[in-house]
Amino acid sequence: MSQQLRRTMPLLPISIVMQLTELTARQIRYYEDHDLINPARTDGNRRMFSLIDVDTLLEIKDFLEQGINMAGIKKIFEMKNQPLIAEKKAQMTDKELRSFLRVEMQQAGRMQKASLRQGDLSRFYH
DNA sequence: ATTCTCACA
DNA sequence: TGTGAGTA
Repeated sequence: MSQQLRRTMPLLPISIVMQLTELTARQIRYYEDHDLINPARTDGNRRMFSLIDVDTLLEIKDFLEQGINMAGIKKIFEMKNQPLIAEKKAQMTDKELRSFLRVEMQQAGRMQKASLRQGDLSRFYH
């Protein structure tokens, strides 16, 4: 069985995830409503979380503790699934890629301090 | 015993 | 986000 499959396999009930993340059930469900996580549903409509879900929740918790609001977190996850970046990287030469990655990290660092707090990432994804 | 949805003295 | 109600 592949590792990817293991990580996406729905195994944990919300009670366990609560202890693992120290988030309330209310919060966990709230983040699901906002499409930050996608727990599988089982038998009687109960949520089953994968290791990736737990990972994501821990990231969310981290951002939250750093003062980033839901709007900002949403945008962070949105750009995370932006195929544009992947395509762009594929076309770039190694040299260009290194340069791009360096700038990307610098901006990410700055944004986390200011822009993100206001939920403003507009200048990052144009 | 647990989790779910819905709603707000 | 908390929390209680009424279920499944």
